[in-house]
Amino acid sequence: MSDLLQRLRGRGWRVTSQRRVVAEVLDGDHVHLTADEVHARAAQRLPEISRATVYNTLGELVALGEVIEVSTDGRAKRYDPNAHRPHQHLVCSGCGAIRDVHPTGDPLADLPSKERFGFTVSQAEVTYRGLCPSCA
Amino acid sequence: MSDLLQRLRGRGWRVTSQRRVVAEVLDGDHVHLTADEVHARAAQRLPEISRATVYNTLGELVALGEVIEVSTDGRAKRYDPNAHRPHQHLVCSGCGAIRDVHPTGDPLADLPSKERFGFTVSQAEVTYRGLCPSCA
DNA sequence: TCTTGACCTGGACTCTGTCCATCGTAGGAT
DNA sequence: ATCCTACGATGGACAGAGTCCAGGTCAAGA
Repeated sequence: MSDLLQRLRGRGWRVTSQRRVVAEVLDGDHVHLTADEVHARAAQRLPEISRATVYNTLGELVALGEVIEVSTDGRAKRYDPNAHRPHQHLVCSGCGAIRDVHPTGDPLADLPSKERFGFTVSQAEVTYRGLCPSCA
Repeated sequence: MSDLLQRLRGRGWRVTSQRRVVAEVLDGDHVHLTADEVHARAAQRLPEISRATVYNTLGELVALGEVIEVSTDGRAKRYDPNAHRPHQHLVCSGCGAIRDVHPTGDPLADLPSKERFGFTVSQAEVTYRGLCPSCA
């Protein structure tokens, strides 16, 4: 994601210190942080950054397709910086840990047209659930 | 779901008017209501029913496996009374409409053990997204 | 009918996210 | 290098979804 800021600048994004810090936080560990976690980590480097800015910036990154929004539990949305490699998610029902996984096959192909009810289906998200080694 | 109350009584559930009304609301149209929608419909029959009771009852029905919790948009959770027939969901990105669908194949089989990271994987939820005929 | 513990109520509270008026500043123009 | 200005940041109020709790109520067995 090191060239992310370049790409965004090319799209007319004004690069501010706040946006840079948010991008750096996402670029750090490849984990799935909530907006408030992103805010907390960003605030370590830029103490005055506001929650609203973090929410705005994350929303823009999602709209630009640089980050994926994941909501696996109906609680806070999580933000996945791994947007350029298609993948699905494996979630621990015990502790909530999330891993990126790469199933074989294409779930879209498994939905017959009779089951599409006239919808233009464009995407299939799969959430695998189970227990991680520590919780089992 | 007509025998739902019988099954629940058999499991030691105390059948109250509130629980009966919530079960009847879910049994009505086979749509995917939010908790507040369930509360609104329940309140038409039993005006004093409280939100807390609706939340509690829905949570109990989910824990007992009689109802499935669906969160397709990171907003309010929705409750799906069609718990006894395995299915997935097709969501309209425009208006949020939800349909039950029955894909072929088993997504669990598409997750190789190398991609399981030691998890005991028990379930795969698929959310298909696209545009419904009216929104397209 | 009585008793009792499970259940219900309403309101306060938390968490997540959005909105808005105002202030600040990135970056092009000079 | 400096100035301008529109875009972005701020923070506090607000809203929606859900949880918690103390106290009152009632289903169902004795």
